[in-house]
Amino acid sequence: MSDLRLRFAPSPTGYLHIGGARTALFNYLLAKKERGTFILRIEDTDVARSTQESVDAILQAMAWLGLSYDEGPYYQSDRFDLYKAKVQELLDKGLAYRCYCTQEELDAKREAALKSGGKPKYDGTCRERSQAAAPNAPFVVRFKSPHEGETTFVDRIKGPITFRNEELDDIIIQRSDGTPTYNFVVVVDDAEMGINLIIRGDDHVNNTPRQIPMYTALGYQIPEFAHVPMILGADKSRLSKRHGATSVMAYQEQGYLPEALVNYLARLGWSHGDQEIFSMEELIEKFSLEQVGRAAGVFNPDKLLWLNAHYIKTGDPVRLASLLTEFLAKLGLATENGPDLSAVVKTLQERARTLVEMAEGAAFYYKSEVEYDEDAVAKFLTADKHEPIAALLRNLEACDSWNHDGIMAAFQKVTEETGLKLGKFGPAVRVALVGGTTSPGIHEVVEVLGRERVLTRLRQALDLLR
RNA sequence: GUCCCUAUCGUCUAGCCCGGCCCAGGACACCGGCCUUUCACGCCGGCGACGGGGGUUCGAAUCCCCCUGGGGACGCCA
Repeated sequence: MSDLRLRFAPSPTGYLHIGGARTALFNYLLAKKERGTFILRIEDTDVARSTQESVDAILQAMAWLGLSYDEGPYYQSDRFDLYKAKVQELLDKGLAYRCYCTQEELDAKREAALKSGGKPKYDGTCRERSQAAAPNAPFVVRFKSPHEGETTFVDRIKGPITFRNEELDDIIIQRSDGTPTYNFVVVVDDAEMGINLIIRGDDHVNNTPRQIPMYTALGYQIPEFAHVPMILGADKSRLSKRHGATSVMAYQEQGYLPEALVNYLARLGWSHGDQEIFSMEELIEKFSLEQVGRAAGVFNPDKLLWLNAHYIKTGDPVRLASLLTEFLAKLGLATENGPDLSAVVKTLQERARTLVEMAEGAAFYYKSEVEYDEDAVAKFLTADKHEPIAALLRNLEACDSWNHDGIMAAFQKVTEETGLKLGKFGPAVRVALVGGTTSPGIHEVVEVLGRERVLTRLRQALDLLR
């Protein structure tokens, strides 16, 4: 166990999205690799927007991805007493002050600043004010940011980053309703929880120079920072719903495997030479901040799909079968009275890219009635196929070893008896058994579909041809 | 607008720190071929990039500067 302490700190105002998942993954991987501690903290100081549903959704998504944490989840809403005390401490030290400016005044100042071409920061009106305008006037508490000199930190991904302190304004650390704000509680909690490396999204780079003085003001040690680049949509704007699914669990519903998403997310912005395929174990072994890229990356659904196809192709059929059941159920199909599902999976692994596609491909095995595709029937299940199908039926009825060799022999016999090669009558058999023109190999279909169902469907096809 | 970050194929990236092995390698996608009873898988091949301009150097994708492009932040959200 090393003393490395990392955290993922989502805000429960929605589901876990792709970007958050990657941040969580990087934290998880480094914690595992360095045998440190991975902490989950729920940042729910915005009581109005935080919901239990979101918390549950985030927890569920992390569990699905396999991102387990060593401590937590801690809830900031449970820690308001601590924050209150810390605000008071700053007030007592003269490092924070009450601000009585109203929302309207602030809006006006912001607008004016923006109009005059400057940064819309707070002008410090109340910084030197000694007392309230009115005895019971509502106030917020602001932190006295340094206004001179510069603040520099060495980002573990981006290198040294320097801000001039005159860019900073006095940010609000406690709202007029008494609740604390993000930039303050994140410092208190990261320090109190002993976090020594903060891996978070790029969008927080600008918050870092505002947070560093607070660590100092509260007598905390400043942690290290590593800001991972954003994930963009195809149009290079920040990834959002209009780019398609951004929720981790939406991918589960679309038939993606968690290892595919994990692999994809890891490779988006991180690399290990030319290697593309990584198991979670391998990621833990090989991950390092040094190999994380510095530029934002575009989310590429095609590559995710390719990875998913890879993991379906190489996955354990029994496991895939158990995952597939749910997707078959969505199609209204039950597997109890049909062929063995893992045998079915084996016939589909190379031709399905998602579990949704696999379920669709497996449907014909489980439908009680063959659903004939009209065009396929018209084209392939023609009267001249009566003879070879009848021959196949006879040979399969007589087949006493229902396995690959036995079935091959039955087909071979049809060719001998009718002089027709497989290419001539195979498509007709496929339509008879499947209903359409695409399916796994015809011999496999016969074997896996099973004797009774095959014979029944062949007889039904013969009836159709009469 | 101001500040911060960033820049290799359409996309993800290797190479950049420690200049020559790079007329730039891999992957996805795309195109062509092979395999094949279907659909796929697989295999082989192709297309395709160092944003621009200045330096430094015998030599720059690699070092420096400027420009441009892209992203982010600027909230009593996180």
